[in-house]
Amino acid sequence: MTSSLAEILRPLDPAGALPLYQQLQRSLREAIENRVLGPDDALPAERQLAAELAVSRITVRKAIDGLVEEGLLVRRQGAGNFVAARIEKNFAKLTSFSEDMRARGRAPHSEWLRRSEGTVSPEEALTLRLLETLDAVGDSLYEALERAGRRPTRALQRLRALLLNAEQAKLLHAHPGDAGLLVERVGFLPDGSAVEFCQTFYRGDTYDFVAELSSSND
Amino acid sequence: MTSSLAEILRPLDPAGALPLYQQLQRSLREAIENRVLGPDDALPAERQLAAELAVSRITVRKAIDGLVEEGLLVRRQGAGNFVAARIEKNFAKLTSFSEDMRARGRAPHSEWLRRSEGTVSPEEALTLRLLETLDAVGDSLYEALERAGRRPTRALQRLRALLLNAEQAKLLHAHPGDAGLLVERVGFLPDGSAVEFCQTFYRGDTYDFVAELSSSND
DNA sequence: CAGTGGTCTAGACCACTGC
DNA sequence: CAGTGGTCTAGACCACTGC
Repeated sequence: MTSSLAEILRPLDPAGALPLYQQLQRSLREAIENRVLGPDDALPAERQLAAELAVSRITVRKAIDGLVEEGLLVRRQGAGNFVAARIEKNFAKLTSFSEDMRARGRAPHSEWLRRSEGTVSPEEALTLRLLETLDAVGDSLYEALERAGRRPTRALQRLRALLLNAEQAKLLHAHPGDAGLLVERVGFLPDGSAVEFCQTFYRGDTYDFVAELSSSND
Repeated sequence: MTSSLAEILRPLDPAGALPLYQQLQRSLREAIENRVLGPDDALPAERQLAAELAVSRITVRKAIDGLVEEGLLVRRQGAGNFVAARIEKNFAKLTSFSEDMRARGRAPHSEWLRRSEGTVSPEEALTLRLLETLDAVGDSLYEALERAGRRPTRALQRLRALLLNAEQAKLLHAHPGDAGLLVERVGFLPDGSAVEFCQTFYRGDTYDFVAELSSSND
């Protein structure tokens, strides 16, 4: 081994505000996001990392557990822990509208109906860390978020049926009163902060939602 | 305390095929699903559960962690661990309609509109191994399938918006032309054979679908 | 205040990988 | 085979809840 990862990571503070495992989780996350650790790179062994950082192995494991949960690391028993390869390619479930359309062989485009910036409440300012400016958004919101390093990795989605009103019908080239779907989504960054709130209207006659379900949760 | 939960749970086997924490996780999951533990019920304290089951507290915590992840339990620091009160309809989880309604505190019932047995094609006969007789079905199809050991463990689900027609509106106490949802589902046994084909109509104004999406697919 | 979950340690043995 | 992650123990102290 040439250099020690533990020397690169920010030192852990046992008296800090955050628990040790969360401090370590953040340090490792930053190392991955800043490409100090590249895709498929192996982490030092858990026992070695624990010794160098002067914490217990369980604390190291808990930090790694969190990063596995976030999708940044993968465990391989007997072999080691590795930085997840091709993180962007893993967005099979959480895809942007543009990607979704292109996957169906359609050419998506977007029309700005209204674009505004506004002040947010202090609480929103704490949790929402959006783009520097809305001008950054071209045809794809997700591509703009990607460029800013702010692409959501987790989302909560809600879906309901409605009748299209006149404005919605016109935009979708349908008729008022036609069947429609509304999908609302809040997207989160790996650190849990919300970065996207999205309302999408679909024509009921052209859009199906398909899900593969499982009753085993392990 | 009157009776001990530990006496009700299936005993843990240190030499079993599954790790202790997974055995305990399954026992607790079954206790919740069988309503041995009801919504908002408190679990015994972690230390007490560990002592009664003769395992370490960390093993208990790991089992509870898994059930929190599944959404069946919630932790409240300083207070205890509790059975989750409200289970939202999750588009990515496989539940029966009756279970779904009961989880919302409603009393489901079913009305037979038409019940028929018919001959199936040889291909269908090969893949569909349904109940011996349709008379076995009372109020809940899934309970009948459960008794027959034929409960689906995997399903493919499709959802789309529509306008309720006169018959559907009447059955749902709605009006023709109201917004509705149609969910079509094919259920499979663990061996891959199809055992259920189901079309469910929902009123658009009373039913939301919620999904938690993730960018990591492991 | 007693009781609870949240974090953390220093061990131990097992199952698996890759040579 | 040595090295790795996976599981498990028996402690300890802290922060929080609810009275």
